[in-house]
Amino acid sequence: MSFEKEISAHFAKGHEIYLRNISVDCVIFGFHENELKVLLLKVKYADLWALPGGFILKEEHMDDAAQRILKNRTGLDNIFMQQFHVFSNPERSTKAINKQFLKNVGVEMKESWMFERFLSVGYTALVDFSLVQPIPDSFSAACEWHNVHSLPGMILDHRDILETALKQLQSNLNYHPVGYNLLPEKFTMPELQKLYETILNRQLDRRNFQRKIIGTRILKKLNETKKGVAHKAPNYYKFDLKNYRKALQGGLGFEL
Amino acid sequence: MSFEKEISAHFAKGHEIYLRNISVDCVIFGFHENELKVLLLKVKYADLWALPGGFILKEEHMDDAAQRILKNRTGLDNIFMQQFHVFSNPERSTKAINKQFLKNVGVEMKESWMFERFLSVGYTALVDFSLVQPIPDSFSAACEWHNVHSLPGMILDHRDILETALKQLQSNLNYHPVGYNLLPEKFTMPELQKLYETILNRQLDRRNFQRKIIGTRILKKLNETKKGVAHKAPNYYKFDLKNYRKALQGGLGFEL
DNA sequence: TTATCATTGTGTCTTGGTGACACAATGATA
DNA sequence: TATCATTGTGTCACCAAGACACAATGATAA
Repeated sequence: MSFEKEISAHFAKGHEIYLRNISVDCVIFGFHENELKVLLLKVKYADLWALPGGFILKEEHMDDAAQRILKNRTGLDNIFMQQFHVFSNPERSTKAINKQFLKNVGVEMKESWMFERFLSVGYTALVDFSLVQPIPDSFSAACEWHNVHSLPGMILDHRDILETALKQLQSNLNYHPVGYNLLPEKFTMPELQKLYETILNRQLDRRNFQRKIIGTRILKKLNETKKGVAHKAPNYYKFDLKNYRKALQGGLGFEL
Repeated sequence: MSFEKEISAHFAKGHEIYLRNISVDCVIFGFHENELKVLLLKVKYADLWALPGGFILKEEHMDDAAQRILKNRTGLDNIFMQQFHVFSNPERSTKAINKQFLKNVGVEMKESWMFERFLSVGYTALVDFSLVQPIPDSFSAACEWHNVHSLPGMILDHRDILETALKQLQSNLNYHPVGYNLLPEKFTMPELQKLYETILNRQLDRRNFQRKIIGTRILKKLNETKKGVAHKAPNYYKFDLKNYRKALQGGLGFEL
């Protein structure tokens, strides 16, 4: 199907397969070069970026819709995702945006379910940066990682959605396996610390961090040190998943 | 308008004023006689209870919809409410329930927006029990408080919604003014402690509780003791709202 | 009037977790 | 072989929280 036909069909007939007035937007976090990243789509015909989003099939669980969207943009399967907020401001109006988009594509249409008001449910996902193959959808010209602290212009309230996701990531830090999801299988103590520092947005004492983390018993020390680094080579660790999950029940105890 | 006409109009024309496929359900907590209560509606023609719920007007903020529902069931205005989860299981199907309900009312209808699938957004509210005037809606035969630990049979997944609300109430205890919302203006230390014990579902040491609470500076000691009680009369307190809000920023520090 | 008693109000002691900081070990680089 | 930034481990002081003792209160009963 050509690009225009696909868009046209979506605007004309989408309401036959999707629920109305509801969309899902995903805030997909990754960690790379000591920076927290988020996956964004560049909207066609505009210099604006958007969160990966989509709609809920008529008989689909909303969580499955989020998983489907994640898979389509990253190729990743079976990732823990979590809804965190519904954005329902009537002024967020996708109406103007969608009408403009359709005009840019060159399709004429007077009525469409896409011109109606949408509530959007925000989901977060934490993924291993190195495993992601960013894939744009048919509304987008590009799919790229952006540093969460230097974001481009974004459509609608997507900036808001992202900030809210960031806050809940911080406040849930002690109860979610952010390390397990955002780091590769084996990693060093400084890498883990950098991750926590980035999310908490403050410095941690290296020695106290190590003591605290070791005390939780969530790590297994591997018999292997990082190669090819200047100065003392740090040890590799991996997560002890059983203890990790147990520890998260009671919270890890990091304060903002 | 007669009861049947009202129902009939709602099923036939509701989609002209409300968003489709989305409903709002409210878990309204109160505290009375040392018990945590929740406000429920008895469904007409059935021995089942439901959370107060409703729909979102086409140009209405979802938060305003929740406030409107709360006001209609309790008479209360300007209460802090919070969305906590979207329930989206396709099997939660309001379809069967609504068809049956309409049949019971004695109205014939083949198609209705009310037969479609609904996602439901859960909201919590904490209210002063003594100020509430329970008012049933037109679908309901009664509106009453129930102890959260001895609930009657409930429709759909409303039991689930309530349990989820209870969990989030517990986990947000340190960051929300539950005391201010659930207690009358002036109250004694044992009353406040009972509230916390009820929500946390465990005993607290009386002396440590007092020390901790006093330490937060969220209370103002009044020059007045409770009258007509056996034994030593406890002092009355009220909240120092300014300090309360400040203290909640950093969390109160109660553990489950 | 006075003793009783359950409950409230206040203080002390101990312990465990955390922040601040010292020092030794490592291993590539000069 | 010396240098040096970084990692790994240990110590100390402090504070918050739990456990518990005891005095104060004021209605009730003797």
